Amino acid sequence: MQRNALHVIRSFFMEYNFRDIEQKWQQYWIDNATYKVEVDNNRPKYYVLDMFPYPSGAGLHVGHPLGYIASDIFSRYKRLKGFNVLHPMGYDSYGLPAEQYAIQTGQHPEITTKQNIERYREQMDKIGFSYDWSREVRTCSPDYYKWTQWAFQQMFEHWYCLRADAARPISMLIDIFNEQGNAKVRAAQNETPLFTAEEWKSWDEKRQQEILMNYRIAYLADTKVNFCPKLGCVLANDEVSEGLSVRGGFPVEQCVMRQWSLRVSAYAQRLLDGLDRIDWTESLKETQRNWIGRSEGAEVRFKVKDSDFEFTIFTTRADTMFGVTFMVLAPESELVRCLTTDEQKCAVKDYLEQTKKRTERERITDRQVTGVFSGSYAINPFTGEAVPIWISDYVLAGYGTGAIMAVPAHDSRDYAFAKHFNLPIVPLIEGCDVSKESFDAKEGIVCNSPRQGVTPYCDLSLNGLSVEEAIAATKKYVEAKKLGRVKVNYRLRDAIFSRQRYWGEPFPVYYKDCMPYMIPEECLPLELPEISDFKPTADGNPPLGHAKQWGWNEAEKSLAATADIDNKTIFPLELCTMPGFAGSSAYYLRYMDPHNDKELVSKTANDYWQSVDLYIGGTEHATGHLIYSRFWNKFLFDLDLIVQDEPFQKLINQGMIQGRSNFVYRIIGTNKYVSYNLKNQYETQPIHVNVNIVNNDVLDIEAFRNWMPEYRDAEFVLEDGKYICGWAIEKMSKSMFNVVNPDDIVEKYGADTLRLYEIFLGPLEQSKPWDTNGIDGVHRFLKKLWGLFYAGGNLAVTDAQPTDEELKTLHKTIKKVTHDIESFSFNTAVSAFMICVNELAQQKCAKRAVLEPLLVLLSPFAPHITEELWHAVGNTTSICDAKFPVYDEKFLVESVVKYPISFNGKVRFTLDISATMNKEEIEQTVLANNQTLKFTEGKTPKKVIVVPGKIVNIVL
RNA sequence: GCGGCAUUGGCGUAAUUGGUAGCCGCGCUAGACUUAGGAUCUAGUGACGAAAGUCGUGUAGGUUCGAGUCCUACAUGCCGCACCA
Repeated sequence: MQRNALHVIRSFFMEYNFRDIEQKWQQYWIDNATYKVEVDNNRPKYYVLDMFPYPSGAGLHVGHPLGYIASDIFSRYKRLKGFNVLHPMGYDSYGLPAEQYAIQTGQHPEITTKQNIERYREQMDKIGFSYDWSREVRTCSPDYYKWTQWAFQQMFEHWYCLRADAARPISMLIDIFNEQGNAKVRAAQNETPLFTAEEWKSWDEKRQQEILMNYRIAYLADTKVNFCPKLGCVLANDEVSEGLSVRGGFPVEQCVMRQWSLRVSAYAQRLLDGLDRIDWTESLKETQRNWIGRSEGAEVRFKVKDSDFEFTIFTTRADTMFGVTFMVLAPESELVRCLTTDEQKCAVKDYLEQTKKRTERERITDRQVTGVFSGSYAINPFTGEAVPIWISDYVLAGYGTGAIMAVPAHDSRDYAFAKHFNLPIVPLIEGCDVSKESFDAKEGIVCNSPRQGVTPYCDLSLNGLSVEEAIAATKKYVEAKKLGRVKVNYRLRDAIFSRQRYWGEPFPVYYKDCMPYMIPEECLPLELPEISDFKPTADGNPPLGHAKQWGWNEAEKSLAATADIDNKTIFPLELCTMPGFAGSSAYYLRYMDPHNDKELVSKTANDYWQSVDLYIGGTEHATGHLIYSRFWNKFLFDLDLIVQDEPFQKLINQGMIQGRSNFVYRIIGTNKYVSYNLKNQYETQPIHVNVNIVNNDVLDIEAFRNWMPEYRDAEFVLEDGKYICGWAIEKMSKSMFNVVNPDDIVEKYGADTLRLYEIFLGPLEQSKPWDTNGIDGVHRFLKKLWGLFYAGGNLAVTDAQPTDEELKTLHKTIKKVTHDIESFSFNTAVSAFMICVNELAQQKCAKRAVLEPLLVLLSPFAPHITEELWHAVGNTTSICDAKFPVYDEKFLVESVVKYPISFNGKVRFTLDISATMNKEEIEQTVLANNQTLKFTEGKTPKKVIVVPGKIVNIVL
């Protein structure tokens, strides 16, 4: 009772009451539209973007907001520096989890998605972000996905011209075909036979459409895909890892299906080159380079012995032409059919069936050497020798030409194969030993090329050259003699764009005579229809097969009943939907102009905002989203729709926040629990305990008993009257009972404390564990700051002139914090604030001239408390519109420097020396000093090193 | 296997970029105020040592007047790619 009364009186006398303060200013910011931004040509722009979240059912845990807090600090900082800051947020709200949930519960994904978004919003709002919510986008909303569909149609209507190195309209391609056929067209394309203008003109609509399909950037083709039966769905390469789906971890099979794909591979070189012009971490760029997988090499044609047939292989080791002892085809290669002889037909058939049964996962994990001889031989164009052509699954159909020349001496995979099937091995590097393993390194001097004593078959000798020289010489020879060509290969494949799923963007496509046609642009968006059953249809079609209104009336340009599809006036619509990455590929452009119903983004808005200056998000999108959106952006750039060809200038990956789990130790077979330091005296088993009922590793025993029924009668073996828990750093997850909810932290300590603590934990980019135990430190800091303003319950700020000491404290903080924000070292900035407030408290400084700039400096980090104090000292406009203070060097200069004096590198004492002294004066002062004489012991120093302002080292 | 990053007190981390290692915070110890303390304040807190001092930034070398920082090798951990010819 007494305590309550005291509390009331105290808060009346202005204690730091974060709950009231934070609520009050959050409302003020809404009421005053503080965070609304518009194009303003009088101010420089700055665009700060967070990777928008997929709103999952679990809500945010304390790890999620880290990146948002960092971007918010930087946004607020830039605004105080005079920039017009675009800082939007939205939701990546199409995707698998909501649909899986729908299948399990019958709950429509739209409903769960809406609920999850509301929950996310509620949680984010409590943290005090400076988002302009009027610009919110949701990928599942029709006025947004209209532009996803529109972009897809543009990709359908364009092809990739290798001469222009850019996307060009299909209409242009048709003109070329009409005039000269396709012989001179250089395009990123699927395999297409040559044809003349006459042939082209003679073909009917369908045949022409089929040809054009080979050139389109969004194209429909039979593709070898990753199919996940458990998800009932095809997945892109980045959605599969080691033969398992990234989401769910279900097995993935390879099969051929007719699918939409995006010709991302056409952009491979530009995606690679672009990396050199953007400010991303080296590791992320490296990941992208790996994923793009550029390799320079040569394609060489091999004739088949006793046949007119020939085929092409790709190699990066052209220097090893003279060591080829066999050839290998991928089992899926078309060549297998052509090159298998009658005698080998059965054996080959058996082998193909056997490999087909093996899943990709088996092929990866269990690398046994398998293969079969095709019966044919190939003629090495450099030696004239005939070498056997084998078939093996260690060669991939999708890379290069699906066929290789095997050089067992210098390739470990070929080596394993040769050993297994007892094929010859010819070493080509002087002095290399290939009796036990192959010599794969690209170094050494080439020999045996050609072998001594053998009559040369061609006029090329590589003997005596280095590997590097030999590769170059061979490439030159291949080109000159027209044996093949120099070729660059990329690992990056086209992105499969169809998903046999409901909860995604519908394709704005209908089918006439089995060929796809785009529904007219003015009819977009094609809205996702309602369905009641989210599973595939009985005949194996995607869930959209259940839709009642899923036909297209071509003449009336309108939706029609599925039942009325007659393939004359009413045609079937595409049943697949787009994948998750579709909606996230251009959302950063839409934020620039989110309500425009005429264009994805207006020229005016795009000219002003350009591209994202700072992008913050997790590293898990390194090969998916960050490749696709760069591709998407470059495509739109080719069409002259946007002005920048790289979407994200600077990118920072925030580190993962791990969980800190707590354990209790149960004596095996009992309901008795032993405190941490006594556990070794018993046979115990560690059990995860909810971290929210543990404080500083001390278990709240009552809460533990109430946590779960099985612990109601738990007994304890205590130490010093307490139960101490063990701990471990693990992923933050429900099952480990280590999830900490930001709402709880905000409730207990306030949003400003949460914000400060999240970034105080350590460097932004580093993974680090969340440990609520440390949070008191930053909370205390805010209370101390509050205490500078209020003494004895009254506002104590004066207009007195600050002392030099106080100004020094302020200005060194301004200097450090400014530098730290610019270099995204927020944790050290918080530390600088703490030092500053500690010093000001020591100095009993309550002077406006010091405290006001400090508030502005701190406001990006702790916007609520600073806004409150800002108004308390008499300001009437938001602190968001203040000016960021600039430090003045004159307050920082020292008249005396404390020099560490070291002998042979070991510091022995310090000496105060005037800052104006030069090297010689310092040296003399130090050498004359009594303490120095003690350490020199009468010896004459060999050398004295004086670094002005830093250190003195005396070498004896 | 290839590539990238990291390794500092009991814990999270800091170090002006080659110049006094351990700032700031947690935790811990002692004390003050208090009926009380999971409040507040004060002092201490890398290891060994009574002290002087010695040792100390994953390990072993090297460069330097001087190395947590640069170089070489190794170990451990994390991440990416991986039968890509």
